[in-house]
Amino acid sequence: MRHWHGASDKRGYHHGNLKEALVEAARRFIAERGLGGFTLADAAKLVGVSPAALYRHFAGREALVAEVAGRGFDVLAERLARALRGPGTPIERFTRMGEAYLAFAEEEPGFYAAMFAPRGGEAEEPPRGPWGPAPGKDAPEPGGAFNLLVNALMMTFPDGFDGVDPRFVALEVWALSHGIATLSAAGQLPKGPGIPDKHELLRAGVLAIVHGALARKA
Amino acid sequence: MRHWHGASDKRGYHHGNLKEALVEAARRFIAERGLGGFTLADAAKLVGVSPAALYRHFAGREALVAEVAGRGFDVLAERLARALRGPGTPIERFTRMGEAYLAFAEEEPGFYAAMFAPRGGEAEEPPRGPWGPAPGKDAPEPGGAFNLLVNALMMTFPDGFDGVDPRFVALEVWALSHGIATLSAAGQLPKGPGIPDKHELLRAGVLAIVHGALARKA
DNA sequence: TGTACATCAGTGAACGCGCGTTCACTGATGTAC
DNA sequence: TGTACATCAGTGAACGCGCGTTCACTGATGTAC
Repeated sequence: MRHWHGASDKRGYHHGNLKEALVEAARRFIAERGLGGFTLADAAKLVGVSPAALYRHFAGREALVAEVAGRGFDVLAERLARALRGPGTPIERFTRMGEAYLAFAEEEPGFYAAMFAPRGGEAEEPPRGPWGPAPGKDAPEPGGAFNLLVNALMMTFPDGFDGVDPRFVALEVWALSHGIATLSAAGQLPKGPGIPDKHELLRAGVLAIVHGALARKA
Repeated sequence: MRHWHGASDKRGYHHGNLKEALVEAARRFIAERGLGGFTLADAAKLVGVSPAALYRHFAGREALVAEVAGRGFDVLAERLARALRGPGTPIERFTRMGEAYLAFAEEEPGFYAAMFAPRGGEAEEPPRGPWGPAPGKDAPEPGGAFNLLVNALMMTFPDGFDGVDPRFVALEVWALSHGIATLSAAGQLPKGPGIPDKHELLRAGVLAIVHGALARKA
């Protein structure tokens, strides 16, 4: 009989859900203090466990952060999929997807920081990304967030983009979304009355990109 | 008589150029190891100075990083200005400005990381940014990189953007540039034959944004 | 149903390390007289 | 021109701390018989 209880049930010698609890704690600390300010000791203390217990589930700090990033990509893909599945015209749903992206970056800074942390310097193995496990390869994962975006674009504009590869358009849209989200997170997006907020910025930008791609025939 | 010698002249008890040398060392280490991997001890050792000497010129680690970021904004503004000043039609010069931005982000990852580091979490005083010293206020600095971009847009498209505020267009362009640069730095831009590189991505995106803003009348 | 046992998740103490920062000091520099 | 002095940039040793990781261990769990 499988022993199972929720994440908040910490009674007893065995935690039972430690891996999940540690990922969750790491996400919260990264959100609060940034990726550099996150420590294993804090995560272990929050969960109510000895620091050494972590090593039953992760090879080390880097592995835990990588796990957080992986979960982040899963959650992002799910949220984008949900936004896309809802009611409305294709363009309404597509717009809502953009909102969902910005909302994810804002509400889940822990995930977002782990997912898009700059690579340390020397070339390590390529990180997991929105494109699936092997970035740059021919066919990205079907469930990946990037493919969701490509599919949404094709659904929203069934006539295509006048010969422009939808993946190219999707990449533009993604880069703009990421740029807006990170500038906002860095506190470097001007705010104030009369100044458009990030959602307006994204909506107008995406429209322009799509429009621009459509107008290529000129 | 003013005592002065170059940065590489470390002979003698007094360094003479220590502040500049420390900023330079910090920039290099941040570029190599990331913002989190940069330590004061390393910077001091590289410069050939006791770790305590640093405190004659900076309040601490944070102040040094802030200085690096500030220098970065200056250098960026200067490079953009140079790209804009060169020969060619306005649109050629504007395009070259985009290239210069991506080149800066790629060649100066130390500056770039310091400049756009995500805010730790709790709201501190607003960081210096491309908009000048007081982001969100009415009139950004004349020399700021953002204003350079706005001016370049107005120069390139003297007829305006059909009522759209040039600053709005500039913000879109900046966000896209930043998104492409950071995705590229994170190793999350797909690469390979047949896949457009970041310069092509930026050029097409900027064209689309400008075109989209122009086509607003529709 | 009861007991012995293998498994392995978690303990807790300890480690070596390197960090940012401090402190009283030293000695080179430029200036006042 | 020479000397005494104030200034202050840099020394070097030390600090307390908290980090990631290790190790031999312990005890709860589920299973074999």
